[in-house]
Amino acid sequence: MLAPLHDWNLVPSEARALQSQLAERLETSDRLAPVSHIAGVDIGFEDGGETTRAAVVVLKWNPATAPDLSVVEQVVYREPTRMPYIPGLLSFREVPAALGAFAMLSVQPELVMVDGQGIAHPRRLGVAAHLGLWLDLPTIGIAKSRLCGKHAEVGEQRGDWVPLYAGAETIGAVVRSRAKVKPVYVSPGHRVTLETSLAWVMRCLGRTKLPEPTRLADRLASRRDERQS
DNA sequence: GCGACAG
DNA sequence: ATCTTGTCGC
Repeated sequence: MLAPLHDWNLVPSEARALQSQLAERLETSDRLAPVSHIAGVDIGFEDGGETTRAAVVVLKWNPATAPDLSVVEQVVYREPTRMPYIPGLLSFREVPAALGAFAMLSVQPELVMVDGQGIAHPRRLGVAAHLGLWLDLPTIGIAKSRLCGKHAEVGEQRGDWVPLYAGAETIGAVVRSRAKVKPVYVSPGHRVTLETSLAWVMRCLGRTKLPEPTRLADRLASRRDERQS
């Protein structure tokens, strides 16, 4: 791991101030190495919330078979839950565990998809953006619901999307990843543009609502998949 | 002051 | 997020 960016033990007011500072360090243009592996990250909870469980799944990117991607590695990391869920401060609850899981990987991905917002956040530092800074890797946020921003109705065809705005600023996109299903909220985290984020999400989309990396991580983080390997 | 509010 | 059964639909 690289040098620690900051302390995690902060009270809400300090955490919010830090988010604004860190958001200024996000790279908003593309800086990706050739993609051969994509990771999906998600966090779940056990013991009534006392234990935080981070799951990372690494998939081999194969344009010839996409969106069918093979799982190269998957890890689960557990640690005591640090703080409660507070809207806007999700990353302080989840990123530490995610870092623990990444430290267990033997295969390093060039791109990371996270369950949650990228810059589509009140201070432009959602969990995907925050994790990207710590890992110094390109990250994309794929959330199942909206945290902030406004948008028009999105079309009903799979692949339709509309911009997500915060005033005049475009902070993400609302994507109909699957017909007849609630749309997902895609926003860039670190080192990727919205256009590139959308392209990768679309490429990893099967017939399900979530792109493969996030879908598999979601399953591994949840206790639906008590399996570990 | 009154809502909204990722996971 | 998690607690939880059956049920509607491809």
